[in-house]
Amino acid sequence: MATPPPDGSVRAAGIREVARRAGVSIATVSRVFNARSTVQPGTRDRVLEEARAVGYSPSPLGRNLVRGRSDLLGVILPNTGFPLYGAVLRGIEDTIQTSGMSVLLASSRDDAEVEIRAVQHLLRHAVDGCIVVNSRAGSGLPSERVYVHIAPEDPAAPHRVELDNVRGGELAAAELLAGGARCPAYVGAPGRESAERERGFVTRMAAAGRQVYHVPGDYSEDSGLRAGMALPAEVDAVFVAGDLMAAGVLRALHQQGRRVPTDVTVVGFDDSLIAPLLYPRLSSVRQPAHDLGVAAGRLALSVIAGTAGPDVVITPELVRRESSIRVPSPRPP
Amino acid sequence: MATPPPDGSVRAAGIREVARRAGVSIATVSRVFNARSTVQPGTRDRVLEEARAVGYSPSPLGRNLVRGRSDLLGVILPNTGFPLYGAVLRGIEDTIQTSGMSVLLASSRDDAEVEIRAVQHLLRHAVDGCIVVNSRAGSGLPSERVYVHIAPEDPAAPHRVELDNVRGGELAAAELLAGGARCPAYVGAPGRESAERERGFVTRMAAAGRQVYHVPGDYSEDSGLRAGMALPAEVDAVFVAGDLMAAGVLRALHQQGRRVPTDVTVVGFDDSLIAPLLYPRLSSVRQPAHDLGVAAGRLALSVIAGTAGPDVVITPELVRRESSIRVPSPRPP
DNA sequence: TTGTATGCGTTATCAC
DNA sequence: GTGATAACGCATACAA
Repeated sequence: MATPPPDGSVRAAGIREVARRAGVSIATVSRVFNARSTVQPGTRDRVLEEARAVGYSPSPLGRNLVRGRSDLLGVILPNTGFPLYGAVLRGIEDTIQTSGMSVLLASSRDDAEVEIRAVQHLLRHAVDGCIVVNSRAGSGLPSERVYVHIAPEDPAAPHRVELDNVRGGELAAAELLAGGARCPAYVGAPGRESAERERGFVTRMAAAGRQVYHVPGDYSEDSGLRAGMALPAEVDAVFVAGDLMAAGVLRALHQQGRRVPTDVTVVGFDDSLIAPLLYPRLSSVRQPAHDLGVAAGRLALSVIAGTAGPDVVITPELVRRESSIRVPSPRPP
Repeated sequence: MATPPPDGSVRAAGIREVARRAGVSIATVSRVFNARSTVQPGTRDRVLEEARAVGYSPSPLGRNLVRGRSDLLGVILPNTGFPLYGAVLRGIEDTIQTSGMSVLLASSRDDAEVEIRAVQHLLRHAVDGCIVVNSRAGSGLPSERVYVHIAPEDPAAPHRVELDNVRGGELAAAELLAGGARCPAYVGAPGRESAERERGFVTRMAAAGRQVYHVPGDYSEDSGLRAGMALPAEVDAVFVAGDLMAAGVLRALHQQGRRVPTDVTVVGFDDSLIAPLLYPRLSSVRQPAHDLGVAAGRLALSVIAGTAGPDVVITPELVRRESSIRVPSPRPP
């Protein structure tokens, strides 16, 4: 048959090769693969047949160049290694890969400057859109493309997916009150999320006539340990803004000989995978990271398609474990 | 609304615009940005000046098309959400982003078929190379591009980065023996890694005249719980192939009223972030996931550059905590 | 319905 | 050292 070009065997077959074999123009081949306009069924089948024969499918590279967009979705995480973000990432990936898209990854390191640079980098790669987790730059991002924000600091950022943190705080308050809390404390952290959790917690506690001690932290276990040590002696119930920090609080209480949940009840936040492993098992307000990722992926897909769906607010639930169940026991004098 | 056509005002300046303003040809502009051949300092400065003025830098899209490769590195993880893999991912990212590359993500779900499809997908995007974690397909991957394997099942896979699992088993054995182990058990899992850990463990134990009970598991906490329950009464030391599974073992021992480390000493594997949170704090053979990622990133970079470095074997260390130190427990369960 | 021709933004190969 | 110009693989306006 036709003499193949010297390097023909190695090089992946292109649109030209398929067109030649099917006896049509490359435009027709392109049309077949871009189900936009109509192609005569016979021609179409012939093209598909030959394409399959040579293992052809349109190269993303050429396609990207001419369309000015890729089938890539940029995802910007504060820290790629943090388990919670890993779960979000997986939710995103699970969702978008069914529509043939892929994730291009970047990190922001909780720094607005770095975040913006990362976004610019992704934009240069013509990502169809970006999902930004815990954005610091918020609406200050280059505006040429689609964004979906998961729990951004900026309350004005568009296309949001987030947890109802206020509600989370209320749930924690209700749980601790049910456990007989008389003197509650909140171990918080910087940022909007913690502030909202605290608001819900304090409001609900105030409604029950309780005032809340505020103890600062930074989500780290160590800061939880310090916070736990600094807890006033009269505190008998603690709501902690994050599970890892709660691990520190539990340890501090332990070291002080204060029994959980007998003397002090504790509720964490996130319901991360460490919660059921702690001693005692930690009750926690569940932050469904995977669901957040799924919702963000869906929203991104719809915004990219032009059918902008509404923002998503996920309602948290409380996962009750040992740390908040005040077992009846002889009270020490 | 449908995707808006790129409006002229926002459109990024291209190589032509820069060439025009600098009064040179586009070839010269290209040369300036590809520090390959030489350009007269004066011309060079003028080009750089104008490029900065219009905010130009070469578009990855055009560049990818003509070079047949991107500045993307494919990373294939069994499961994006698993913390250990998250740490690996971060190590990779930290390393390659300093050379301007980005991570294109994919999942294999521990399935050779899925893994191969993922690789093909990445290949079509012209990734410069792939890092595959815990590959099931091994050397059966399409061979047209660079691969770096982190802990592949296939012992024949090229460009490997992995932990010395045998050594890890030896370390665990030594630790348990130092704690007075007389009757040790190993809680394992399917796969090459666990088998190697067991080999090191058994060998070292045999040298000390100890025989090892084998109990099967699958890395899950639940399987650890079951394994812990199935442990023969005479066992006084347990080495568990993974920390999460070790959490299950600890809980089972707890429930049986067997005190750790007083009655039974325990050593886990991975030294994941849950190890220091368990009760008692778990001694564990450290698997430096971040370091593995860094090493893989470096190796990938070098292989892509053509200077294939040697394979990397990382030597594990034992992190000693409470669970392996046989002393009277301060606080009974 | 189909083919022709142009352009996407860049690099690389030639000449000069 | 520098400038034309031909690819790269594809989508699409326009013509037929």
